[in-house]
Amino acid sequence: MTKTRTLSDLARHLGLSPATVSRALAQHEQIALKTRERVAKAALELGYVPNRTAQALASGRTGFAGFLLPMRGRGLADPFLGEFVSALTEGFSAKGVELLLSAVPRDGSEQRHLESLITSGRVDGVVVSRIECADTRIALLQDHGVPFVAHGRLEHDESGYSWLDTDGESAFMEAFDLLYQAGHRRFGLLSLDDPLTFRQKREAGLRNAYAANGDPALTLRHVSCSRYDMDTRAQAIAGILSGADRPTAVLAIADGLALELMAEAQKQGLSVPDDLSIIGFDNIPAAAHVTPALTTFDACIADSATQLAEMLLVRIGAPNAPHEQRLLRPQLILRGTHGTAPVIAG
Amino acid sequence: MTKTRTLSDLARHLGLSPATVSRALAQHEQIALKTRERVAKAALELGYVPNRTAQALASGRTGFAGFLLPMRGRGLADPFLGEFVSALTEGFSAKGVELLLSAVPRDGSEQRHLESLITSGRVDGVVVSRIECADTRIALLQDHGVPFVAHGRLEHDESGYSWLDTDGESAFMEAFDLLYQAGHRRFGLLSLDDPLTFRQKREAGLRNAYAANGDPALTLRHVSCSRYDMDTRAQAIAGILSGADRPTAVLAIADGLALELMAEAQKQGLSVPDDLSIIGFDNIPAAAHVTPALTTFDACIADSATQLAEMLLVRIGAPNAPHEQRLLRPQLILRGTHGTAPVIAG
DNA sequence: TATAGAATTTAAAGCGCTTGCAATTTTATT
DNA sequence: AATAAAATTGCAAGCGCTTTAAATTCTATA
Repeated sequence: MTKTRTLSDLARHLGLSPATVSRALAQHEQIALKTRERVAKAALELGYVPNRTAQALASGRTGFAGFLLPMRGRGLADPFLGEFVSALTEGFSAKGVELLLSAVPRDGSEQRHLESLITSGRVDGVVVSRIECADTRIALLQDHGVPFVAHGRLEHDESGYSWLDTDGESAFMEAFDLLYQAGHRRFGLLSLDDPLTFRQKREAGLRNAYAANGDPALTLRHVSCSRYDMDTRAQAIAGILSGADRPTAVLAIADGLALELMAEAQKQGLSVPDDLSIIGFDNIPAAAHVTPALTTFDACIADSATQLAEMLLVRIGAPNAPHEQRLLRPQLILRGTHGTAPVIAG
Repeated sequence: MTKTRTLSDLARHLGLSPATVSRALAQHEQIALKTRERVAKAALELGYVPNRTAQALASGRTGFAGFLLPMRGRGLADPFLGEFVSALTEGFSAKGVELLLSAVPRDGSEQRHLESLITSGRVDGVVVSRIECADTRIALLQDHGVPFVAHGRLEHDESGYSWLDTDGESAFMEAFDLLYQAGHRRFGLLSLDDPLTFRQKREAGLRNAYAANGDPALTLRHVSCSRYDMDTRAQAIAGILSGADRPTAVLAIADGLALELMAEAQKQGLSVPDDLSIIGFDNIPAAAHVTPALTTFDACIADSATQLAEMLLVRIGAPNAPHEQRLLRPQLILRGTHGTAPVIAG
């Protein structure tokens, strides 16, 4: 049980005032270099480590960045959470900032929870993720004047705050074009009734590409389901696959759906990609292990997290710096679930 | 930009002393119930939220639990990190404790990093994971008298600290028995030259079961490789599969290896499980998606994390309480990679 | 050898809260 | 109505550090 030493202990030991020692350890130019060295040496010898809580209280800087973790039922964990949190933590560590994970219950207290996190002075800044089309958290954070960055963006307001997002719109346009070039005309969109903005953006991408193309032979069957309700998912998938005029190419808004669609299609005796092309989004780990492996977009989570950390550090350091918006172009991973359109009557 | 209110503001507003308000908010019995209610109401109205940094400094309790995240190269992320961290965070949240993630560089400064984390007073306790056979961190934490729990245990010392581990020893005994019952006599053990104790425990499990069995026809081919070096892994796998007397059943110390082994075996024209049975450990997500799906042990990470959080909270609340050790029995998930022994000449 | 100016150090006031102990107010008792 | 005992509340001293403004010590110049 080692005794903890305080700054005063160290100061007394050195015959200096606490003020000088504090400054010396912080490498203030005004302290003679010789003194700084002397202090550093003594600190090392005595095993002095500054109390971060006291530093935080005195300086107003906690050295923590907050991240809100929505509590989910067991097993519904985000497959990228580890990678994301890991990259965030590493990104912050360069500047000595650490990541504070706060569990937020899904009981409607999300807003209050966030507010208490920022007003309680636990963190210097926050990264908010899973931004919804009309997310009220953005305004809350703006009102409080807390440095923050958003992973994702509002549907209509893209300025006045810093955000980073993956460009799902371009991605889905790209996917459409790829499939169109491969001869597909009957398209399906398997989506979620999810308030998150990414859904809206991806859908818009396909819609826009579709509209811009103008081929009169084009057909688009759009179905949605709930992320958490297996029944609605099964129903949506059935909807996509029903009828002789079913789509020959389906864009799924998320890999999970794509995988379920593929499983059901195969169960019905359809060949993927010969009868049905599928392109997903996110590149979840399982996508590479199914047969055939899923063609999908890589969401580059780690890269996003690293950049988000960097962006937040900038905001913390310069709260009045202009806001920054970054759109990351997800990479299309060509694997085995896309192909040329089947030759069909009609 | 809402102005933050302090305890004194609230006290002044109420015509009370800060001391009383502080106690009232903490629900001290000595404060009249009527006063407590009055204070609570005013706090709500004024939007007062206590400054946690100040609380921490004054009370000596930060409300944070630390977790050290080893920095890994890109793509080497622990597939269970998200689940683990998520469950930890939730487990702590019941008592208002939050999780602090600290990135530790893999440059030999691990020990120093941990020491600074605990001496800097940032956390009330720590959970250390990936315990090695002779892990020096345990002694360090004991010396400092910091509340902590270990995920995993030392090879030889299992008392004097609180730990939770999965019972890899029993698991591998169980796997051996299952395969022996299925007629297998030529066993393989595909292991890692990893200092983590779990490796040692799992190996011991197989060794013990093997020794206890005593069947003279039994054979055991044991090869090891490095977790991070693809070449040694390929070499180890080649070693397992070489010769006419190659094992008919292999226990892999981790699913990643099991999957690589299976891929190589299939490439060589062997059928899994007809020619070769494979049992892994961990039940990583990919294990369910390969063909055939991998028979493996579920490491029940979320459950471990929940229990670890609970254990640490106990230690923080009662640092002198007796230490607690928990051994979780991993569940064998029977899937498609195990079967009866092939009929072989010899 | 003074002395202005630069270089270095320090005193002291917090940061916003908790808590031991003392002071005050209430209530109960005679 | 006086007083002891119980119930409430408040004073003041920290927790360990940072930081402003002021004091002190040096250095160079005249």
